[in-house]
Amino acid sequence: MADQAIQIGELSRRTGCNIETIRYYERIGLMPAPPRRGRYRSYGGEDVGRLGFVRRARELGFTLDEVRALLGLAASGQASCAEVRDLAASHLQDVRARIADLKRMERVLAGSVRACDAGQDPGCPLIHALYAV
Amino acid sequence: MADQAIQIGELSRRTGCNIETIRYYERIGLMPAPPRRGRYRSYGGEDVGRLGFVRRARELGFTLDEVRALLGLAASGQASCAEVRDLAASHLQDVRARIADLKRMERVLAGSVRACDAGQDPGCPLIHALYAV
DNA sequence: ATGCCATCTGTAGCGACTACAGACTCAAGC
DNA sequence: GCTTGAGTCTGTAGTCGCTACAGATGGCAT
Repeated sequence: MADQAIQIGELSRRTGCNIETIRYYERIGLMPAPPRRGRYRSYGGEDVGRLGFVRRARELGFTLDEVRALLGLAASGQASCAEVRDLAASHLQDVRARIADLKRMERVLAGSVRACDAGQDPGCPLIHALYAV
Repeated sequence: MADQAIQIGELSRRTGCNIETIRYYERIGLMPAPPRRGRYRSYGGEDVGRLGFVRRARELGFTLDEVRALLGLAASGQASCAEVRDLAASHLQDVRARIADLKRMERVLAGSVRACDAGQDPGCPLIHALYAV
């Protein structure tokens, strides 16, 4: 069986999640408090799965609260697919809004850098842009 | 003259910057501590300009440390244009990297939502994607 | 016995604000 | 003169998602 007990360091290695972060997730109730072998936390295969889930959801930009919700929905079987979809769709809107924001920044910055390189402006084009809109 | 003394509320209104944030900027030394009229902070036209500068730089995504640097360079005259350009160019790289990150998220999310809408998968496609990569 | 690494708990720090509580100042209305 | 209300003051603590310690144990190899 692949389900032998591992320590926190091994869990960290398998999931790519920092040890301090794992303990943090436990503290805030995102990961369950595992049994102890002596004083050391003892994890099993389920924990590797759950933590991997958390990490991938985080990589998609879900907040920890959203991850918590996703975990709940994942546990509640397939009836919840619509709810998962809605959560994802609303998060997708967030992501798109942030992309739009960043693209606006990008345009302005790129324009200023170009103006700087052109060197027409008597002062500094970016400073100029920041001082008066 | 447009340089009459205004209170913090008016400064807030003119710059669109939260009152608490203005005091925060003063605490961390980004804005100078203004003179007082009685106990109340008394600002002038320069402060409106400086705070506007800060706010616009923040809108372009510069960190407060970068803003501090930009303020220093802005004060030091036009010799510093090259330095400003470098700061902006390096920040532009950051912004582009973040856009790339978000676009990756967007692709995955949009794909999952689509898969959900298609409804082929027996389980939930997003949950599925999160559980196994 | 001695190293040495891993793990433990608990606390504080980051960035950039934001949100109070509880005191005060000031001008206007009655 | 007295009250009311809006504005301002200081100081502290909370947010999010970690990250970084300090200082104490645990367990194994030499």
